[in-house]
Amino acid sequence: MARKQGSHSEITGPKVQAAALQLIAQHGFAAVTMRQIAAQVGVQAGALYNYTPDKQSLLFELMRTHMTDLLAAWDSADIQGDPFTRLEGFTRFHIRFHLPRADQVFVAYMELRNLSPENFARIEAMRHRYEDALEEILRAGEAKGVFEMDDTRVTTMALIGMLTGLSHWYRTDGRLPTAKIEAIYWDLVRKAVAA
Amino acid sequence: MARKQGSHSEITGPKVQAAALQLIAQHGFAAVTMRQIAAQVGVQAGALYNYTPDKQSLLFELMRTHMTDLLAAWDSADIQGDPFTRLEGFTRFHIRFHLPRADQVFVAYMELRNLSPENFARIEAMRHRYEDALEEILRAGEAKGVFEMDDTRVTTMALIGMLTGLSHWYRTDGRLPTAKIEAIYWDLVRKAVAA
DNA sequence: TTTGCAAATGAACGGTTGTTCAGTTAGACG
DNA sequence: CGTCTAACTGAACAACCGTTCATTTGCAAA
Repeated sequence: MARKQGSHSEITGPKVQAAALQLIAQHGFAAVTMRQIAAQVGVQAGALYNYTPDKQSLLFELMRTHMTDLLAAWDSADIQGDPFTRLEGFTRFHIRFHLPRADQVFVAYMELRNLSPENFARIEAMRHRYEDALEEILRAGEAKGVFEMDDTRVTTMALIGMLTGLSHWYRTDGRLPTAKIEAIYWDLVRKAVAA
Repeated sequence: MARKQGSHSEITGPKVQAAALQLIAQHGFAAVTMRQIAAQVGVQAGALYNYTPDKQSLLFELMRTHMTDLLAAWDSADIQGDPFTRLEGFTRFHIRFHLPRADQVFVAYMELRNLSPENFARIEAMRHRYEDALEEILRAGEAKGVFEMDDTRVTTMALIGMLTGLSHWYRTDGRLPTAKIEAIYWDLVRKAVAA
């Protein structure tokens, strides 16, 4: 048997990505086998190699896609205005983008050590660009006197850590809707850097 | 060859834990082999089974030890006083305890999914006790009117996330000493929940 | 209807995994 | 000095790993 009815490259390809993402988020990259991914797609293990040169590239593509999506979404969000408004924009954007992508966040932050050095560097560079977007807002606010903090870079990392940590415990079926979470976190961020 | 000079159970045992901790933090639980751990200890793979019934138990013991140490250290820190003072105490305690334990933090937060369900529940319960310590301080401060926040539980998780995220990027050989980091983070925490 | 080829099979590859265990060794004890 | 035993070796086990590839399949174009 081969090529079942209606089965095409444009269908199986995304299925492979989706299956890999879900399984890696659940069990970790090293713990997931190519045969598990294939089974979830409904295909034999060998067929996966029509869509990825190897397992490592599969992981890298997941992370690269996530970071590319993040940077593209941030760019097209086009947050403008005074630093205070932009900080609120960043905070709400971050939460809105990350909360519905729990699996991607998990993989992107937990599996960095399973990347080859050059792939690691490429992902890290993209993450850095995102961090710099926040840092720039904070510096602009400091310059205008609307924000006040001890160390801008450390504060950047602290705020990103707080926002990203949210993805690790928040459940979409939980007590609080996204909008409420947004409000709570924006309140914390706003006060933390207030002049 | 067997039982080299001065080699005893009380020496090899901790060596196994230390090697497992370091390797798992670096590569992840599933990616580390028993033979790698054994090599780092300076022993054959079979000898590890004098110190752990299996690989899974080795991971669990690392996490259990970390959480037990954390709770014991918190209890004996005996932070007292008004809520404001206790919040500062918690913040500084958390940073002081976690910063020198980067490997433990990494493993304890990243490898939860590699635990069996019952082992996961035991670790989660201990983590919950620690979170509750912070939540209690925040509630006490709210009752006295010195703290003000939208949702106490979410704020608890947000602050813990911010503090824990620190361990993921801070390097002891970096630009800032622990004391300075403590001051920066305490500043952020204090302002974030200020009335 | 025939042909061409993308897509998938399924078996096979060498290597590695966690774990077991009979046998070896070295230090402690009488 | 001989005996005992905790500690360790080294080889073996079946199972499973990522990856390859000759072969088969079924859709699309001619």
